[in-house]
Amino acid sequence: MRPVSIRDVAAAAGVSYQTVSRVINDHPSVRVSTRELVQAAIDELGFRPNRAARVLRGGPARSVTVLTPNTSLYGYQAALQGIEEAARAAGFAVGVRVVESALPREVADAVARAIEPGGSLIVIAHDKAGTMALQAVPPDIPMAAMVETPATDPGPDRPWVWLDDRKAAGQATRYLLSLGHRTVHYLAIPSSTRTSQRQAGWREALEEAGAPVPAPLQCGWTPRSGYAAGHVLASDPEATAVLCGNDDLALGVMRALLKAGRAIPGDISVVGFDDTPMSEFLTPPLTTVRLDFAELGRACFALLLAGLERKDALPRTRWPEPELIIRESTGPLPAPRGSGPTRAAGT
Amino acid sequence: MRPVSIRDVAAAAGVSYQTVSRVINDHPSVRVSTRELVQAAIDELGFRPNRAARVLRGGPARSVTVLTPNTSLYGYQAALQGIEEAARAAGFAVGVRVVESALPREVADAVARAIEPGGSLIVIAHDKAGTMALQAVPPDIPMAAMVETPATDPGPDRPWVWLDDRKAAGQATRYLLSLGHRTVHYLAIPSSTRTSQRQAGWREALEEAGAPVPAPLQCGWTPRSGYAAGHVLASDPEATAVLCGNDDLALGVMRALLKAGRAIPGDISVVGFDDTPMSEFLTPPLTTVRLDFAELGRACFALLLAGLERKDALPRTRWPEPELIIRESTGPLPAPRGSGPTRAAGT
DNA sequence: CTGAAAGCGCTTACAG
DNA sequence: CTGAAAGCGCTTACAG
Repeated sequence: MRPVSIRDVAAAAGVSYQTVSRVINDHPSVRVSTRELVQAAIDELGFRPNRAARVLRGGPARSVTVLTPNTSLYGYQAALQGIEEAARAAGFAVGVRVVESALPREVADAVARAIEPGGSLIVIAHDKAGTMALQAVPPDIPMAAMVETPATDPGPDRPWVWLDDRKAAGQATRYLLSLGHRTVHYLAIPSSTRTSQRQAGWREALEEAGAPVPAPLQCGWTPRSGYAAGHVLASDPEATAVLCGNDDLALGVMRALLKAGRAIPGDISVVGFDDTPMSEFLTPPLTTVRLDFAELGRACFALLLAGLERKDALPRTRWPEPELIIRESTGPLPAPRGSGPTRAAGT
Repeated sequence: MRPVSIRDVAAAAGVSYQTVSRVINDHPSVRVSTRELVQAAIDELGFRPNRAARVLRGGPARSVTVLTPNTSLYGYQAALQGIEEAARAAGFAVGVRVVESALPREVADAVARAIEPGGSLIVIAHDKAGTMALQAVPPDIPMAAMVETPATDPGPDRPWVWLDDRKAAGQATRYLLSLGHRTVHYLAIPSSTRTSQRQAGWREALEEAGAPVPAPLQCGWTPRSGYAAGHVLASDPEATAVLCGNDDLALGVMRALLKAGRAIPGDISVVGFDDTPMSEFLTPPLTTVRLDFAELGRACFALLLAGLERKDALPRTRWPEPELIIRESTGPLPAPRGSGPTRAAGT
C-alpha cells in the first residue's frame, strides 16, 4: 500500500494533479471552489506531500540538521531542545549529527554528511570541534550557529547567536568580591580560543578591583574534572572563592572540598555557570549564573528561518540575558583560620 | 554550483551514468578496471549520492527518526546518544521528533510526521506518550523500540529492547533490607502502566522478606518532585530507607531530608536509579542502580538494522544488565532515636 | 484559472 | 559486462 500521492488526490477531486500542487503550495490563481474541492480530497485521503520529491525538484526540504560536538552535556542538550521545539513549531524536521573529534578530516566529513540538498544547518560551536565545523561549512549553505561569545561583534551578516559570557562572568566575580573575598579562582571549561570571554570577564572584574589574578585551572566539562581541580583548591588555604565554568565542574569541586573537610560557604564560596536543573537541589544549593540555552536555541532557529525566507535584515531579536542566581554556596570571606581576634580587631 | 551528480562522474570516467550507479551500489557485474576508473572519478569529484533521489526511486533512506517524549531527561538523552552513535557508525542519518503530549490527536500527528518514505523509526516508550506513539505506528513501518520492562516477554517478533527493571529494583531493595532496614519506601516515576516492573520488583522483594509494603509515593521525573516527596519522608520517623525511581528524584529527596536535619545515611538511606554522571559526586555520593541507556540505545539500533536487512531471526544480543553501585548514601538501620541501650542489649 | 510537458538524480529491469 | 529507457512524486514555466 503506497502512500497517497498528488495524483490520487487529483483523481479524487476530479482535477489535474498540477492543480493539486497549486493548492498545497498556496498558489494564488486557483478558483476558491476548486481549492475547497481539492482540500477536501486532501483531508479525506490524508495526503502528505513527499519530501524527497520536493527536494529533488529543487525545493526547500524544510529540515535542519544540528551539527554538535555533543548531545549530553547540559548546554548542548538544552540548545538542542530549544532548536527542536522551534523547528517543530515551524514544521521543520530536525536531524542531529555529532562531530566526534576535532581532526580536520573528521570535521570535514561530518559537515559534508550533514549537508543535504535543500536542507539547512545549525552548528553548535562552543568548543574547538564545533568551531572547526562552523568554519568548514561552505558559504552557500543556509545555516545559523550558536557560538562562544565573540570578543568583538562579528556584524549583522553573520547568522550567529550567543550569550554574554563576559558580562556574566564579570557579574559573578564582582558579587564574590563584594562578599569580601580577596580574589576569585577560576576553573575553565574548554574553549575554542586561548582565553574565552567568560575567562576575560572574570579577569577584567578582578583587575578592576585591584585583586590578584590567580592562574585559571584548565578543566574539562565533567564533574570528575571539577573534582580533580577541587583537590588543588582544597590544599590552598588562600582560596576562599571559586568561579566554575559550568555547574558540573562546581559539583565536582564541591564534592572534593567537602570531602577535604572544607565548609561551603563557611570556608570557601563556589559559583557555577548554567543553572542546570540539579543546581537548586545540591547541598548547599548552588549559586550560579543562569544561561538559557533552550531560549538561545529557539533564537538561533528563528535566525535560520529568517535567512531562509530571505528577509533582508536578519532579526536581532533579544537574546536571553545571563542572570546570577544567588543561593547558598556563597557567603562572606571567612574569618582567618585558627587565630583569635586579629590585631585589627584588638585595636 | 550544483552538487556533483552521477552524470558528472560518468562524464569524468568516460562511462554511462548507469555504470556509475552500479559501482556505488556494489553491483557484481562491473569489470574491475571499470570499477576502479569510476571510483577514481567519484573520489576526485567528491560525489555523494543524492538521498532524495534514491528515496524517490523507492530505495531505503538509510535514516532513522527517534520518536521520544523528551530529549533532556537522563534516560532519554543517554538513549538518544547511543542511537546517534550507532546510527552514525552505520552511515544512517538521525532525526529527532518530540512527542509533546499524550493526547491521541497529537500523538497520531507526531507519528505521521516522523514517518518518511524509505525511512525508519525508533520509539522511546518509557512513559504514556511514548507508549501511545509506539501503538500508533502502522504495522508496515520499519521500526524498533525501547520500552518499559514488560511483565511477560512479548516474544521475538517484537523489535523491542528493555532493561530488567524488576530484577534491578529487587536487588536494590534486598540490599537495603540486608542492611537491617525494616522496610523500604518507594518513589515512583511516571509509568505507562498502573504498576511498573520497577515497582513490582520492589514490592516482591519486600513481600519475600515479609516486610511491610508502604504505599509508593507517586512522583514526576524531576528533582523538584523528589524534593516534595522528601518532605513527606522527613516527617515520618519510621522511614529509614528509600528507593527512588531515578537519580533526579534521589537528588531532591536528599536535599529535603538534609534540610530537615536528617542525616544520610545516618538516619535514612537513599538509593537512586540510573547512575547519572552527577551521582558519584553528590554529598553523600549516591548509591544507585546503573542503567546503561546508551548501550541499550545502540542495541535498539542494531535491532532496527537487522530488521531492515531482513535477517530472518532478530538478534537477541545481550542487553546491558542493571548493576547496583554501592556508594555512601546507604548504611545500616540507625539505632532507635534518643533511647539508651535497649532491653535486649541489657540482657 | 487550469492542463500538458519537462526534469530534478537515481535504480532497475531490458537489450545488446 | 555495459548502455538506453522508464519512472519514483513533485513544481514550474508554457500553453490555452
